[in-house]
Amino acid sequence: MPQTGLTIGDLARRTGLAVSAIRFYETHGIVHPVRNAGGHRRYGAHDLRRLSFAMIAQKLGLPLSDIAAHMTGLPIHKAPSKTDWTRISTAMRADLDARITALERLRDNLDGCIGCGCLSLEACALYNPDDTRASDGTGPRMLIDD
Amino acid sequence: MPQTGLTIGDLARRTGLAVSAIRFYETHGIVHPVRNAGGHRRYGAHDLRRLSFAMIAQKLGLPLSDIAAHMTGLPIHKAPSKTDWTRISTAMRADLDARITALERLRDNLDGCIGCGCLSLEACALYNPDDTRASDGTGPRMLIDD
DNA sequence: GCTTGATCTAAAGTGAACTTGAGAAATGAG
DNA sequence: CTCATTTCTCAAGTTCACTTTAGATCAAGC
Repeated sequence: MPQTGLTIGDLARRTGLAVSAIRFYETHGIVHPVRNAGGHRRYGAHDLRRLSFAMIAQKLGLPLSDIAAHMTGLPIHKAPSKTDWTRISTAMRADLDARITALERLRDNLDGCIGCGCLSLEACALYNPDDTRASDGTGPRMLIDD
Repeated sequence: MPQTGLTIGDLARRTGLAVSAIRFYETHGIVHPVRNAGGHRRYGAHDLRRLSFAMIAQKLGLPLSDIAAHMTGLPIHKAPSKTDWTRISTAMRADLDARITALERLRDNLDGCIGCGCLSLEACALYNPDDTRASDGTGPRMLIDD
């Protein structure tokens, strides 16, 4: 067997990540390559899956530390079980739903703004809080809190 | 008239931002306070609105530079016109729609994953690309590209 | 075997978005 | 007027997520 597993370059090409980024992710426990005789990293398909997962979770706004935390339950050197994925994707699904809801709420409020022009400061749910509701200490975050 | 306008502390309380953050935003052209006799910043309601706008846009993932760019069309020391808000909120609306669509696509693919367990690598649209479609260089980003 | 290209390590650099710190001056309730 | 609080400036520090650099070693096609 001339070569076992994927090189870091292979992984970079397949994921679209920079080689340096993959090494960086390793320091955060996202991937766990083994080393060949010459000291080069060798990856398996599970690492590809872990990187894909990390990239997606990042797009959702999760910091690397959180992503790594989600991953700590996963087996390191073999493919995760169906139960593993179910647990993680269920959590992710909840996160996605929350984000979608928040964005829709924002959009709907914004739609009202387009109509009202946000000048009267009377009917605009998106910009009103900071003027007419200032006393209760809620700024725009009453709309955008997670 | 003992005091005209809001102090930076008032603004901080109303927006929930740190005083230092508001000063920082000033260097990026998000707010444009005037100075009183003692050199202290004084803000108007329009600054509150601009900060609210900035906070919301940031939650949407826009960098400060983009937000500031959106703002350059707005009048600095008076309330923006209806046309101003319409232009900006229309652009924002498009951005929101795009983000909502991307997240929904992600969620729907993830739903498939919950069922399939992502182990067969055959039917999973979310994790499959990196394995069976590796040759075309598309990693997970085919799903998550903006 | 040689040479080109990939990979190695460790440390330093980058950019975004703020925060912290220090010392001084302004504000405002009593 | 006094004094605690707030604000001022501005340089430096912080965190996150990486990238860049340098010099050395490894892998692989001819």
